[in-house]
Amino acid sequence: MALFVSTFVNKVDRKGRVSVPAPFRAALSNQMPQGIVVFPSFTAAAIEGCGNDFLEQLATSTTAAFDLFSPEQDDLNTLIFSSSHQLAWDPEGRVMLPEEILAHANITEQAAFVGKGRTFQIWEPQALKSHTEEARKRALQNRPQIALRTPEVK
Amino acid sequence: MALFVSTFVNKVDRKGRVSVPAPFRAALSNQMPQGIVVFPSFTAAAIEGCGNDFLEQLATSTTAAFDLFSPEQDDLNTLIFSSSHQLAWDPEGRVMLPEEILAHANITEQAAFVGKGRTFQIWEPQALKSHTEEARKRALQNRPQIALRTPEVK
DNA sequence: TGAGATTCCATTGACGCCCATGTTTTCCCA
DNA sequence: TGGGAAAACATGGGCGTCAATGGAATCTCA
Repeated sequence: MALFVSTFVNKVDRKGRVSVPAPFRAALSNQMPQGIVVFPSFTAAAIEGCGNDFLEQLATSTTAAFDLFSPEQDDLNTLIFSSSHQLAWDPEGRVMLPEEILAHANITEQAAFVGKGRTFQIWEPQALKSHTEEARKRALQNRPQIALRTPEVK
Repeated sequence: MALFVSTFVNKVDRKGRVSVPAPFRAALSNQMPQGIVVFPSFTAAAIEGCGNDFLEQLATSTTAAFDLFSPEQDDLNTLIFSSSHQLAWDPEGRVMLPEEILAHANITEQAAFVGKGRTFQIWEPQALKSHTEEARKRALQNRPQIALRTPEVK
């Protein structure tokens, strides 16, 4: 399954096009249709992104493991599907981010693609910087607890 | 699984390329894609290094669907994924260390690859020397405790 | 017939691949 | 056991390819 790693800052041109980083495209190369799925983050001024398979999985887990999910979780899944956009990239690997999505993340000139493992996010570079700084502080504060939860490499 | 042992100091050429020590490459020979994963250490002016399997495991261990809605819990994972780089080595076994990563470890001319068991680190040789010295002092100070925790040889 | 969207083409710069060289280690055989 | 051949590894540089980006041309729908 797709793995999104690293951070890439790409330019948004006058027409609103952005290149999806080549490694991200490669990670999704086996998917149909060719493209990405985006929806506004519920917790931050950012865009959540993933492959089609992630939505597939979300749909499956909602129905199959119904009991495991709280009603709130189910509501969130509904929100995700309704606010998602499937974006196909053009022959050069660029997508057009919808107006409302851009506005939600305050993106104008540049877009930072941030790998998060099975998913990724798209940020306005400056906003990402301050957000990362806070996350780093929190992580260092919680370091003892978090360290315990880091998967052991076998 | 991969095991990284010993220390190797290699040159960083004008293009920013460094040879990954042959024993380290051999330890990762069964992985796909062929290369290493690096990210800045959170506690030292050094680079953390590992194989792809480390990230795979990190991604798998966190149930993807839940992470989107619990910001505090996956701070560390997010930091790792976003600041990591997958570096494939060329036919000669060299990788290009990204600018930001080099800066974090103050590496310019030489890079010291330090085996740490399941992972490894990359240091600026002088910084490694002083760091090792301090580690030695601490270890001697804590010697009684450490001795007690050393597994018994049967 | 315009405005927006999609496809196509051109440019530039970075990165990956290839070949060459020097040095060290290993191996083989006299 | 010593010397020479061969392999493995680290290193340097040239060059082709591809990704990111900008803009023009074509298309489509109101």
